[in-house]
Amino acid sequence: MTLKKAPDSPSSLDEQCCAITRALAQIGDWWSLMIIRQAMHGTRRFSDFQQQLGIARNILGDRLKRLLAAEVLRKVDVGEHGTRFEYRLTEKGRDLFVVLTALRQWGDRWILADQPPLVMRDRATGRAVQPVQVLDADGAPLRLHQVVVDEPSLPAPSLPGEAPTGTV
Amino acid sequence: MTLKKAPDSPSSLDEQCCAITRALAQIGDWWSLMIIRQAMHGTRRFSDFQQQLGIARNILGDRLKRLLAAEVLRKVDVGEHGTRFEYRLTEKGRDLFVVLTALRQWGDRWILADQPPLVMRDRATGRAVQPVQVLDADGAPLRLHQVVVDEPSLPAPSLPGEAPTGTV
DNA sequence: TATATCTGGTTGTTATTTGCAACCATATGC
DNA sequence: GCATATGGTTGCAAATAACAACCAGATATA
Repeated sequence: MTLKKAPDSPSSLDEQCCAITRALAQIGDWWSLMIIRQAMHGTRRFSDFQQQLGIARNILGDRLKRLLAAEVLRKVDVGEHGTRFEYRLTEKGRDLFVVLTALRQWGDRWILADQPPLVMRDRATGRAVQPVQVLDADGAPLRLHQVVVDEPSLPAPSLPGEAPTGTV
Repeated sequence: MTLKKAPDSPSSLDEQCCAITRALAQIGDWWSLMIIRQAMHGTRRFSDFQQQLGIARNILGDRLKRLLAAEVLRKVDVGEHGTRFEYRLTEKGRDLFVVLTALRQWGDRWILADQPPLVMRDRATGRAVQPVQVLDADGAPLRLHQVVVDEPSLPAPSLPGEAPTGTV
């Protein structure tokens, strides 16, 4: 993973259409996602990230720098006299909560593990959160093959997951 | 990104608690996610993935192999006489729809681009899908700081995004 | 039949990235 | 003054990725 695509020819769907590409360019690598996950668990300090994740310090430094540049984290000076820092999630970073939650639920659903799934609860009511879904305007769950994307002045290539067997 | 964590010491939250780690081990790198995205757009053939993504062929081969092993894709022989193959999403793969949708919405919301956001619509009604959210049992949206995780026999470390300023 | 082409790869060969360890600099504690 | 903790940076060996060339079976074309 290069984190920056070789920008030789922005192919039709690649750079052009998709915010997924842009999103992955900012947070789409293993360590960045692990750092964000850890930050959502409350970790804030360089040393704590390093110990909890077992990441090399130079890589951690690099990723933190990237996440600061992307404004997913911000660096706060918490030194009583000036040499303690904390890396905290910004609003943009916190907004990844739904992405990581969807990813975790997917892992719990599809990847067997000795451990039971991590149950997440509403702090106020104590009730478990729902599975994250894509919902239509009425709140009904939508599956991949039920959606189409706006593609102005094109025959609107749908998003089939499993459809005809024909060529291409 | 190594795709497999150096498993020296499974630190408290790392391998132990989190399906995110397991999920990322299967699909958590740039190219795997791009391939899955492309597959959701209808791409199925080796050459088509290669051209549309601009990925090196050996890397594509490696990632397809991984995704087959993870049962995110399955390989279908569509050769009229035996030499055409298609890589199609499995149910497990299609279930990543919500993850990629959440990621794309995040990118559209937070990363400026010349292009307008890609609007996704219910194929049946033509109405735009809702933003993906984490919902409580009553269907009300939950934010990061409103949830806690079950941590049996532990003081239930919450998931604060931005809380006290104290040390550690 | 001979040749060319298309699909679906594999095998090198470099260039980049990672992980490890050592080092540095400031601030504080003993 | 000396040791320790925090928050990094710098070198270096090893693993990965990107690029290009090659290969093999099946059609397609002459």
